[in-house]
Amino acid sequence: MLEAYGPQRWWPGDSPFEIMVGALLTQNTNWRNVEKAITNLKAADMLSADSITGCELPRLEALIRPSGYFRQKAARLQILCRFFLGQGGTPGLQAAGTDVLRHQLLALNGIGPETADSILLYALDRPVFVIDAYTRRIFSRLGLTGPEDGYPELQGYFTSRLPADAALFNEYHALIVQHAKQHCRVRPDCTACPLGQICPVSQSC
DNA sequence: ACCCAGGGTCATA
DNA sequence: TATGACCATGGG
Repeated sequence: MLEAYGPQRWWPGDSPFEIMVGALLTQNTNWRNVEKAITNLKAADMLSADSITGCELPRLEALIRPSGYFRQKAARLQILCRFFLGQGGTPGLQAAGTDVLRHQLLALNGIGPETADSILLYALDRPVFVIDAYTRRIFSRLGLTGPEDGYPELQGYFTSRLPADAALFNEYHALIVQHAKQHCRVRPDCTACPLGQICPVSQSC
């Protein structure tokens, strides 16, 4: 995949805070829609923890509306930002231990395993492998993991086989997503698929 | 008109 | 503990 697609240089975002916001907004949502929401926040000069926590909910909802689930996400964004400020902002998070921080993030309403791990890996550069729906589908269809496997099992498949290297985990997960985005409905040339002749993304390929 | 998208939470049996 | 409902916009 690296040869086929090249380095991905994820996460798209200018700061750890922006990455954190993007990780929440992209839940079950096309990234294009998230870009619109982040553009709105930037244009309104609202992309900071202080302005988001201090914002009236209806206004915040309107700004992030294109990212979908906007009522849930507006409330969850404020929760995450309050936590962010309580931890001392980006420097505070960077100083925190990975395991403790993961538990704290998971305790927040609206932060599940993938969002927590995305923040840890892509915003804070921790060697945590992110599992998403693409990873689950692809590796299950390749027969490398079981369809029954939960998040911890999937994560263990990677972390038990790879060195705990944040740059490696970053690139690997980003390539999986890139591959999935290129799947056969978009580019029906399966002979060019770097994962093999039988497309591991689309069932009907 | 239908399907899906870089999930997560909550109510029910 | 295991499903199912719900959240909501935008592009293919």
